Amino acid sequence: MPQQRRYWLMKSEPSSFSIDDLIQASQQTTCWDGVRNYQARNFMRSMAIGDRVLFYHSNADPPAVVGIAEVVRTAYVDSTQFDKKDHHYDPQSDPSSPRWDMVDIKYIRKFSQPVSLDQLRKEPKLKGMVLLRKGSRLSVQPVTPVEWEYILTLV
DNA sequence: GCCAACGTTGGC
DNA sequence: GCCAACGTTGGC
Repeated sequence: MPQQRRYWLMKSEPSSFSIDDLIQASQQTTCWDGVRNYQARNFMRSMAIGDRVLFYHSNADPPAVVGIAEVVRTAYVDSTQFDKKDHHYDPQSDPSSPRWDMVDIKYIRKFSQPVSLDQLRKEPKLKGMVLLRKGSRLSVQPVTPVEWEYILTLV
């Protein structure tokens, strides 16, 4: 039986990497480096090729889901953890067993209208979303199929 | 720029 | 193993 496609949400600050940057990237694909949170990393490790991703702009005006991408490469070592000059350098990561992974995602779609955080909060059906939980800061998080379908009806 | 919420670190 | 201190996230 084929693996069921799964759904995720990934946050990015548009001032550092926006959905437009993804559109302009070579092959419209980017590696998702810089994740330094174990829970987020573990979610990335469980991603499969073909999984779908809501692209979310955090620290934006307004914060919003702005489009869709798909996973095109499963988890592999994030080399920035060993780069002393990189902002995400992690001196505690042992090269013989690297701590941090990344995945590659590819652009699929940009919404004509972003679906704002405010709008998401107003939807009773989305009450359980990880994104909407108080204090939730996870930059990589799962989205249920029901949430996914419903969000697409809001676009 | 503020600050609440959270994760991590390190002294004990 | 506890927990205070610290750094970060991210909405406002």
